[in-house]
Amino acid sequence: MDNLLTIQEMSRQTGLSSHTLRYYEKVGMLEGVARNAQGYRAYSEADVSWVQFLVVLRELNIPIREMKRYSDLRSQGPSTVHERRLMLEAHQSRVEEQMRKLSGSLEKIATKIEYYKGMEEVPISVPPN
Amino acid sequence: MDNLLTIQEMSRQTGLSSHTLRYYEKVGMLEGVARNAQGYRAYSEADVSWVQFLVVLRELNIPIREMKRYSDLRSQGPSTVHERRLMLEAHQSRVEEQMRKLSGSLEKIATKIEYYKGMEEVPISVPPN
DNA sequence: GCTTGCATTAGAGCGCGCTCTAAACTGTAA
DNA sequence: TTACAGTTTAGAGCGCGCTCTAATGCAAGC
Repeated sequence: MDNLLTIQEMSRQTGLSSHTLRYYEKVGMLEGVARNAQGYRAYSEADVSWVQFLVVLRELNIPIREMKRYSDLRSQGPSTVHERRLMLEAHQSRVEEQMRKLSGSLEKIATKIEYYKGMEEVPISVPPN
Repeated sequence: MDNLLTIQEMSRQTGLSSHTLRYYEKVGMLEGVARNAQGYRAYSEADVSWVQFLVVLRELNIPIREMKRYSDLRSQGPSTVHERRLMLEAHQSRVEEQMRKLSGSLEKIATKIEYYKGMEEVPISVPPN
């Protein structure tokens, strides 16, 4: 029921280093982590899923201060659910926009690659750059 | 035929600040920029399109040292076209992989948003985090 | 002659997200 | 008993990509 994890086990579960786990706690994104008799951190299953969610936010390039803001709202309980949803939707839009930009840039690169392929076949030509 | 640009005009054409333009030159990604009688930079049309290409690379989150490497190959002439193409293809793959990851993370966020919507309608529930 | 505006340089500074260090402590094994 | 492995903390350090500063110069307009 309460199989608690050491920081190393937590590191394995989340892919974050123990340094980073302590750092996330220090900046306030990870509150109420239990301690064992020796003062070592003892992470719960709830801690695991919360940190895994933080990792998703990080994968979306959401800045730490935004993750911290989200954490603070979460700590304030269910009354902040609406605001949390708005935050997630805002980030969703930003990432979608970012992906559109990436697609556009990828197309330009693809064009260049095709151009280079032509140059490799017929080595005399006028380069675009 | 040779309407050269001041650094400010170049800044407008590329979206990079004049500080950044000088920085790109300093790290070696922008060679052979002409100077006018007063020692001011005078950018050619070729410089413009090259920097615009660098901006595309930057939009793809390609590190400066890689852009520098690409610039060096370009300076060595057409014999490096094949290697340049391989670099671009490698970055292409990386960005595609990155976009797949973003898509996956976006889906998780979308799921969470739907969950929150349900919570906002019926305020008594068990939160996942 | 003086101010204004735009440019030059070398080099310092900054915000981000970690990442690492040093010193101290505890429990376990040899 | 002593070494080892794992943890703790505060705080320093780092790589990245700029971004800014200070001192200087030059050309044009008043």
